[in-house]
Amino acid sequence: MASLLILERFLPYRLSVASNAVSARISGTYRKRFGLNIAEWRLIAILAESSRQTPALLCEATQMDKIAVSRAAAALVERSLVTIDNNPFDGRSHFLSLTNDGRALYNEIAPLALTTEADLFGILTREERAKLDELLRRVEAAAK
Amino acid sequence: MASLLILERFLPYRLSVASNAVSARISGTYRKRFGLNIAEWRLIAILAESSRQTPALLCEATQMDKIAVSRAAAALVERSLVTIDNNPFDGRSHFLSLTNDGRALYNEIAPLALTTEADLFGILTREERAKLDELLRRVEAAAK
DNA sequence: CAGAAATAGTTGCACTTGTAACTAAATCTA
DNA sequence: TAGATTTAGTTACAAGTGCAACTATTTCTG
Repeated sequence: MASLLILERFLPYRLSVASNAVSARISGTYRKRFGLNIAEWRLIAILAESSRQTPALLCEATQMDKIAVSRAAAALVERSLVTIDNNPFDGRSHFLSLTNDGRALYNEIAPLALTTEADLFGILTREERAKLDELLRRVEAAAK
Repeated sequence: MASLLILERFLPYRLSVASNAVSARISGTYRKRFGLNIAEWRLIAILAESSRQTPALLCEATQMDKIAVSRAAAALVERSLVTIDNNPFDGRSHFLSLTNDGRALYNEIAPLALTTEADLFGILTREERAKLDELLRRVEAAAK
């Protein structure tokens, strides 16, 4: 019987393979040069955009679950890249912010991240990048 | 300092989030209904297309490393879904093939996989799906 | 306002995954 | 052709990840 399904043309497979290839490149750089994994990097990126976030808001912003956020935050606090302040509105929660060291690290990484993005996606035109972004958002929404 | 890098618009992030959302849906189905993880599923899919492959060829065809292939193959052999024959051309290697049970399982899963793909990607037009496939292949090539 | 239910975040434990070292066989080289 | 090098695949151990259970606090309900 001939297969109806060709792995090579199966979109979930193509998506996974492309994502893994990109992640491998990026996480390699972050880990080697800065000792960060992707979860830690995402937290730093969000806190650089808007500091003083609760873990729950970071879950939302990074699309990671609360365990991943909790562990990444603990590692960053341990390295004094992030500090904890208590949340006067809710004693179960707290606020996380970048320290000066954390911001300095971000200022080092961010340009490198943009360069890497340009390396990987610069082969697409501006319109193609916009289209890819749009298609990925729609697929993501359909998967939830 | 205002951020130059907005995580929300960072393509490696968008790609990873979309891929994770799709993989979560798919792997949930395979595991619950058939007890397969994604690596095992990929091996079955390739062996259904063209049986009698060596592990090295399966690495190439599935884009997985040799450890992942070795472990997935061991699990499938254990469940009698795959058999091993020796390779007369190279004593270090061997051939893997689907058993009748393996093919029967494939025949059950394949239609379901196509249905799931249609659920997730059916929100895109045919042209958009083709464009997504093309863009993903180009990005993947750039990342290697 | 007391007790029940829900929520925020963390931790323990089992399972998965990745890196490095290993075995066995083939190939290269002098 | 003996010895060194490379290659195919597996295994052992460490690190990462996810689920379930847990603590502490808040919110709901009668």
